[in-house]
Amino acid sequence: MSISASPITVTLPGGEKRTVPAGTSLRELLNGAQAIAAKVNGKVVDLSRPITVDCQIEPILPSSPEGLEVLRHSSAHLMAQAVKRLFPEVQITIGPVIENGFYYDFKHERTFTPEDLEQIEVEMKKIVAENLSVTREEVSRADAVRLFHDMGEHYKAEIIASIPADEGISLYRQGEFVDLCRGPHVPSTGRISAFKLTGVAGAYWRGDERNEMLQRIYGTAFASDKELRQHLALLEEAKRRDHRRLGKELDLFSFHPLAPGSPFFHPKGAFIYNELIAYIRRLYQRYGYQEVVTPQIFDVELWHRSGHMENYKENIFFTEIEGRDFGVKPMNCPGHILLYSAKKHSYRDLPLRYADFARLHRFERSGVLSGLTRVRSFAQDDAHIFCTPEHIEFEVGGVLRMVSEVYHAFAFEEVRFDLSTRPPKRLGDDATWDQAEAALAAALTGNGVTYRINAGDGAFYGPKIDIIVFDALRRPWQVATIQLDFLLPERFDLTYVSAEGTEARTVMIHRAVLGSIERFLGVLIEHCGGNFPLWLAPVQVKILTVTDSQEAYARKVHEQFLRAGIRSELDLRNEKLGYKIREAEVQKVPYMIVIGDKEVSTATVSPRGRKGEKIPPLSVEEFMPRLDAERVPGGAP
RNA sequence: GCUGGCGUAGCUCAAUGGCAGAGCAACUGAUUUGUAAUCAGUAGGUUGUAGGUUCAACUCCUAUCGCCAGCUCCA
Repeated sequence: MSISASPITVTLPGGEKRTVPAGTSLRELLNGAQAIAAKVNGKVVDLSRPITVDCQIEPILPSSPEGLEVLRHSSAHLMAQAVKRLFPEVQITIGPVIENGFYYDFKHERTFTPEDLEQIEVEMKKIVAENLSVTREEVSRADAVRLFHDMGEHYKAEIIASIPADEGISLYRQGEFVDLCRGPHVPSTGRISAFKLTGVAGAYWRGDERNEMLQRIYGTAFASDKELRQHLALLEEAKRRDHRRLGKELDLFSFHPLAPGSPFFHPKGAFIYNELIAYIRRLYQRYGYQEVVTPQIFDVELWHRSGHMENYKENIFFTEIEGRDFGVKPMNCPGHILLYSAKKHSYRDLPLRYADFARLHRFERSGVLSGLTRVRSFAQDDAHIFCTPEHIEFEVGGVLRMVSEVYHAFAFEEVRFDLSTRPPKRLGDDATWDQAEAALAAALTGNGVTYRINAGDGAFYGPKIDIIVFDALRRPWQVATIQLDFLLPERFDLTYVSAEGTEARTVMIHRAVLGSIERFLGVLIEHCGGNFPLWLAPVQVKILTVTDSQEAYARKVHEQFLRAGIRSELDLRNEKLGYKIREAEVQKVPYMIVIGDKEVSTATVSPRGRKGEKIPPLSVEEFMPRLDAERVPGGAP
């Protein structure tokens, strides 16, 4: 179709069709709208883009997901322009949009300071006030390289060289600033207003640690100041809920420099830790698991046979004794395999579901350790299902049902399923992987689960289903996992005797529901902000007396709670009630039980919830049903 | 592991080359108190560790350990 002035038909957002001359710009067609870009036949483009063929168009508003992306991408350019104005010697590299914001990497001799960031923000505001129009131009590869080379932007020239030959090269200009970019962008810098630079960090050129280190500045941008403020408030809330901070404040766990990445659980933290395990144990009975206890340290021979020496060596702690090399287990699977091989199995025995809460150790590079979410020493609610190929779909379905029960009990509203496929570094042949991936996909579909494909992210021995939960602040966490494995059974020659009396290859399913207990606890702390549901709260009720004279009665009530299985604590100290309440409040105790002369004389208690709710005086017997309803997993909040 | 920042009392933080301090917590005493902090006093330190510079180091330098933000890795 030629680009003449022949009329073309444009379908507007309302469905209205208009006939306009070819070459009409989107800006004219979407006049008056607050659009910062537009979608033409589903593709996001600049407003200045002329229309040359019949199409359907719709405006992109700054607050839409696509609009935010454009806005943030343009903010990255805005920041780069400000940086170039303030530090002309800096070279620009790349500046993409990321979740919740953007960044731009610069080559700079020194690091940027917080004061630099403030200055850059001020300069950005100036450029916004200048309202420079942002224009796109397409250039030849040679011209682009020459342009950036002449400007001394060698990284940009290098990027052009890596763009596929069949792809056009476009530049975006705003005032004196020009950047290589695919776009699209806002029509002018004045359209960006709500932004904030949030941090600075080192980053490798092209993300490769062998390359030189660049300076990365992070920022975020929103359609309005209000949304920006809300986002910053969310970050503040996340800081308040940080499990490392709450872990210290609530006396749950700590770390010591002599055992980096290895948490010490204090009595209250250990209580919750053990309660999580106890909960899973109770479910195991119903879901048909058998718990086993297996060794911690194995001759490296085992890790050679399992393939861990080939694929996981850099994460294993090794030790040598009597001239023999041992590896501390980073996973339970090889141990469970030895256990399975201890006797001959019939198809009638299967499926066998071996559960193990053993401590695992994985060496993690010092720079990656973080609170409870990335540790070197941890336990999982791990289990391995040994079954026949026919069992796979049912077994995976069973795990999916358990996952859904557990996450419901912890009030995680949203759960996502990812099917992670073969990674580059793996054992086994492609045919086996094809089979395993297809089996997992069938199990998901067969159980009515919708999922996404996460290509290349499987374990080295098999594909897996990763289960991602979203916490109260809508942050994603990978917790549960289901991994299908045809390879370790092969390597260890795991068999069962089939109904036909022949030896058949066993199938293994690796699965964890909470995943690492440490990590899960960290996530849970942040999810509930330290306000544990009653069944997990280390102290469920705290009895607060108004004066000494209620001591005897308070002790009696305390006994009553203890006998009913309620975790009760007494605060008989000679302090004002307000002081005791504040302390219990700070410790996030679910119920404070106030006892004064009134309560003694009427044989009642006055409970107070940790959110401040007052419950009128009632007897312990009358209060108990409320506690009972709440102290079961998934019970009333 | 890499880049940068940080490391002072149990916790949160002061002290920029010249006497290591505050609030909270702890302990002692007074106060007998009604829904988020009563008052007074006492004690608490090899300033992460090891070296160095200096008349003098929390402060400057080197190394090292740990933590934090990222990167890379991992899941």
